[in-house]
Amino acid sequence: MADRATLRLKGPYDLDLTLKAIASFSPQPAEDMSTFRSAVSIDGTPAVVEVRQIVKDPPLLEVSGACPGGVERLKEVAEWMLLTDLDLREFYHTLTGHPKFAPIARRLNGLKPMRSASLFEMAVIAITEQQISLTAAYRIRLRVIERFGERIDDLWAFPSAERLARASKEELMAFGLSQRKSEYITDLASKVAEGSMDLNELKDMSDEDARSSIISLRGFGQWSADYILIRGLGRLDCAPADDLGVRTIVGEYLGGGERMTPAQVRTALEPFVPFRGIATFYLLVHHRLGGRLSD
DNA sequence: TACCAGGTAAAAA
DNA sequence: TTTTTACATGGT
Repeated sequence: MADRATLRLKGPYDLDLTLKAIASFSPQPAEDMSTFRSAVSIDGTPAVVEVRQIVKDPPLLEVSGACPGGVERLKEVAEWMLLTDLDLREFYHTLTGHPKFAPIARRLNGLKPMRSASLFEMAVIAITEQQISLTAAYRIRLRVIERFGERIDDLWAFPSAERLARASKEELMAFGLSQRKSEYITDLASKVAEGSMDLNELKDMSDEDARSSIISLRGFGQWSADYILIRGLGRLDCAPADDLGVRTIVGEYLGGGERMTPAQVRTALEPFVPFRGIATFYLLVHHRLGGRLSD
């Protein structure tokens, strides 16, 4: 017996395309691409939020799920995760007439990035994905989640900072994390759990301040900071220029085809301020969905 | 088998 | 100060 609420959006939005795009980054894509489902924590209690798009244009979404705080709380979570406040038209306007980007934006019309429900989860994801392949990181995370997370329906809620703060380094290493990464995670979890680090404060900071705040934590460098800014906070101008995938994709579409150096990436993305992050996201998705403009 | 994959801190030079 | 090095798993 699920409560329901509706969400009206400004500007184009295509939930199916967005889900397909996000799934293309996962080694184990979900089977149902027309409903967004996620286990989220509401005041420490796991709940399932579901979102469907009822009307394509103008976009109308329906949020459903059972939650002690009422469906309004789930609606807030959905608004955050799906960036419902973002109006893509300004971004598209800056791409008008661009030889490479205009066709890609047309093909991906209505595509938005997604934000993680919690910044703690995103920070842990960033640590796991340092240096090793996304697939390897995904497998490691799955083991951590199934050990320390909470099951709700067929989904897993990501472990709380309190729970991970209590995990021993040895326990985490048994899942395939390096000694260093295990320390990074328990250090962060402890700080978040005891309240000496409030990741939610990042939401009110400028890109630069948020970046410095993240980098002050042990285990988080430039790459992780930018990664959290775009994927956790949805900051549309942020892209990690030293990221292997970014260097490859920007080189392919905005350069001579070869992987670029981080400095070359910064130069190549300069024209897309203040949309460097979402522009890079569009390139990655275009590539992952097949890289052809015909469909 | 070896090497690379959406890095970082710490040691060595 | 700048340059190496160790690190963990999974796919090819």
